[in-house]
Amino acid sequence: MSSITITLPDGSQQQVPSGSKPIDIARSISPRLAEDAVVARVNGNLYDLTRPLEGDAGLQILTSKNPEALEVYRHSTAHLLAAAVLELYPDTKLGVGPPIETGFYYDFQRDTPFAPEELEKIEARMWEIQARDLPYERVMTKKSEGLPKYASEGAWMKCELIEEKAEEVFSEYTLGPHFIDFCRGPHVPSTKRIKAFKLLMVSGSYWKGNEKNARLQRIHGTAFFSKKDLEAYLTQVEEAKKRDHRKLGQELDLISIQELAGPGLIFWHPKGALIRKIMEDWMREQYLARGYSLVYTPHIGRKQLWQTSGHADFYADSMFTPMELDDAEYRLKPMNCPFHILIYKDRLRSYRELPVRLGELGTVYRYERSGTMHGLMRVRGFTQDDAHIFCRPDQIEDEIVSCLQFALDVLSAFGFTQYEAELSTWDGGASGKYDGSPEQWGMAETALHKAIERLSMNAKVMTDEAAFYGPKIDVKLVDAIGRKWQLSTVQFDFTLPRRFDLEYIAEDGKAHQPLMCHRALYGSVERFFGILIEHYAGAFPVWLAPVQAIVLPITDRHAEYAMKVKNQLAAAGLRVEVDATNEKVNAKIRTAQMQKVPFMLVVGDREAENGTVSLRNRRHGDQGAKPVDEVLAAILKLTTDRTPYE
RNA sequence: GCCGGAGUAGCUCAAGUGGAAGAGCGCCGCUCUCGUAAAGCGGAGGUCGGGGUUUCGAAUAUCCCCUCUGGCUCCA
Repeated sequence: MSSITITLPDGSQQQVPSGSKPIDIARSISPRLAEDAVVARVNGNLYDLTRPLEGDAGLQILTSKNPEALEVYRHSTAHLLAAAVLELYPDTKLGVGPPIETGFYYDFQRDTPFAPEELEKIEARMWEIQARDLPYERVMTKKSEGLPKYASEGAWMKCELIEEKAEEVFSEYTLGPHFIDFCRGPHVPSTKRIKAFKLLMVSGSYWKGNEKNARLQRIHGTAFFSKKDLEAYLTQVEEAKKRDHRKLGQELDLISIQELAGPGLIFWHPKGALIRKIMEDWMREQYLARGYSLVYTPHIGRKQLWQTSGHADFYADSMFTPMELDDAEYRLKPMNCPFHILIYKDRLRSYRELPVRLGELGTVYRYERSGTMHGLMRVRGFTQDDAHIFCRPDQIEDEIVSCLQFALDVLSAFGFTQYEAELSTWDGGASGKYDGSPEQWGMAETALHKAIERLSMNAKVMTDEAAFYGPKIDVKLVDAIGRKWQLSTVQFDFTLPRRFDLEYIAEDGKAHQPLMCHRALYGSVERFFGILIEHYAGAFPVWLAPVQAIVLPITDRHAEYAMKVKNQLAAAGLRVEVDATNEKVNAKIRTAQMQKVPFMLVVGDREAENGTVSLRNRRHGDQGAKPVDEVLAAILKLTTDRTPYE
C-alpha cells in the first residue's frame, strides 16, 4: 500500500497509508482529540472523519469549539430529524434540511400538517434513533442510477435537486438500513455523537422559497454539543422574549396598534411620542450641523408624478391604491424621493451650490402583505429620516464617506457596537436587470468601496444584490429574537436623475446631470425605535427616558416638599413626576422600577428638613441622601451629554 | 398573500360534556401615614374578536370574516 503525506496545522507531517481516515490520524495524535473530533478539513474542504484520504493532504481536525463543526453537527441533527419523520410518517417527502444560525430545519411535504404535539413524538423517535448509534455513511452513486431510484420512491424534490446540483457521481448519506438522503455532507460519524437537541416549532414554507411552488411543512430545531449549551440557549431565548418591543411597548405605554384603525399603523402614546420627539430633534440638529437642508413635502401626489418616477410601474404592488379627486388621480407616497427631486428641479442649479442635501422626516405608506407586519419593525405607515444628495462626480466619494460616518455616529449615539454592513453590487450587467451604464456602476461601486476603506468599516460584499437603480450600502441590526433588520441605507440612483431630467450648470456653461444618492440612517423611525426598545430592554438612557426622575413622598405629609423638588428639576428642563398615590414607598419604588424610571427621589421628614433627596438609581439601588442641586446637576449632565448608558 | 397557532374584564390568564362568566394585577372609593421592589377592606368593570348556521338554548358545535402570533415570501 502506498503512503501519503499528511500536513497538520502546526506544520508537522506524518506518513500514513493511503486510505487512512482523519479519525485514525486524530486518534494517533491523542485519544482525547479523536473523541472531541467532529469533522475534518482536508485541503480546505470539510470531510467526514471516516472518509478515506486518497492523497497528500493538509489536515485539520475540527472539534466542538469550531463554528463550522457546529454547522455540520446541526446538519447531522437535521438528518436525524428526517429519518425520524420518515419512520413515523413513511409517505412524507423530503425537501431540504440545512443548518441555520440558530439551529437547523428540515422541509417536508405531507398532506396533513404536523401538529405541535407531534413534535414531541418526533423528538422521542429521534432519541430512539440516536440511541441506535447509527453511522452516517457516505455512499457514492451514479446519477444514472440514483435518479431513477429517487423517482421510484416519489422523492420528487430530491430528483429536482439532483438534476440541478449533482455531479455525474454524487454523494448520499445513509442512516441505518432504510434512510438514505442525497446530500453533500459532511456529517458526524454516528448518531451517538448527537447529544443535545430540541425541536422548536413547525411552520409553513415553500419549495425553493417560491410561493408559487408546493407548500411544505418546515420543522425547526436547534442542537448544541452539550445539554448545558442547549439549556443556555433556550434560557437566552426566553430572556430575549422579555425584551420584545411589542411586549415592552405595551407595558411601558409607549405605542399601540389599533384594530379599528387598521393593521401596521402605529399609535404613539405620550411616552413613546416624547422619545420619538427627542430622536427626531436630535436627528434634525444633526442634519443642520452636517450641511443638510430640511424640507417638508406632501403625503400624496398626482399619478403623473409616480409615472415619471417609475413607481407607478415598478413599485405599484407596494403602493396604496389610488384616490380619485375631481381633477386627477392621487396616490399616497411610498417614498420621498420624487418630492425632493421636485424641490431640486424647481430652479436651475449651479455647480457652485452642489452638493444639495435635502432631508426630511417623511412619512410614507406602503402596502405590506397582511402576514408580514411585525410590531414596529414592519408596518404600513412609517417615517423615514430620508435625504437625497445631488452632487457632482468629483464630490461623490466624500459625500458617501460623510453619509457612512453619519450612520456610524447615529449607531454610537445610541450605544450600538454590533452591526452588520453590506455592500450590494450588481452582476456586471450580464442579466440586463440593472439600470445605468457600466461606467456609472463602476464609478459608484468604486466610490462605495473607497468610502468603506476610508472608514475602515467591515462590509460584506453582496454581489447581485443591488437595487436595480444603483449599488448601496446597508446597515443591519439584530432584534431580541435574533432577527436581522435593516436600518441605515446609502443608495446610488442612476435612474431618477434621468427620468426627471435633472441638471446643473457646470463650469463649462453646459447642463450636466447630477449624481443622486438616497440615504436614511434611522431607516424608519418606527423600526429604529423598536430596535431601541429591545436594545435598552425598555430602560432608556437618561437623555431619552420619557420620565427621567420620579419623586416619591413617603407620606402625604411630604407631598408639598415633593412638589417643590419636582418643580425645581422641571424648571431646569428635566422630565420629572411625583408619585402622590396613597401607597407605601415600597410600592412606589416597585412601580417606578417596573416603569424603568432612571432615578427615584425618595423624600421624607429628613429630606424635607435638610433640602435633600434620597436618591435611588434604577440599576444600582439606594445611593443615599444628596442635596437636590447635586442630583439635578447630575441628571442634567447625563441629559445634555446624551450618555448612551448611565 | 400562503401554512400553522391564538383571540374570555384595561393587562396576564382560568373554568366551561351546549344550560345564569371567574381570579390576580390595574382602576374607583374608604381605612392606614408608612423609609428603598406589592398594606387592608369594599366597588365598578365582560354583545367570551365580528357576523351567519345548527339548537328550546351557543362563549362552547359549524361556516365566513377581522386581528394578533410563529414561519415562508417580500422589505425600511
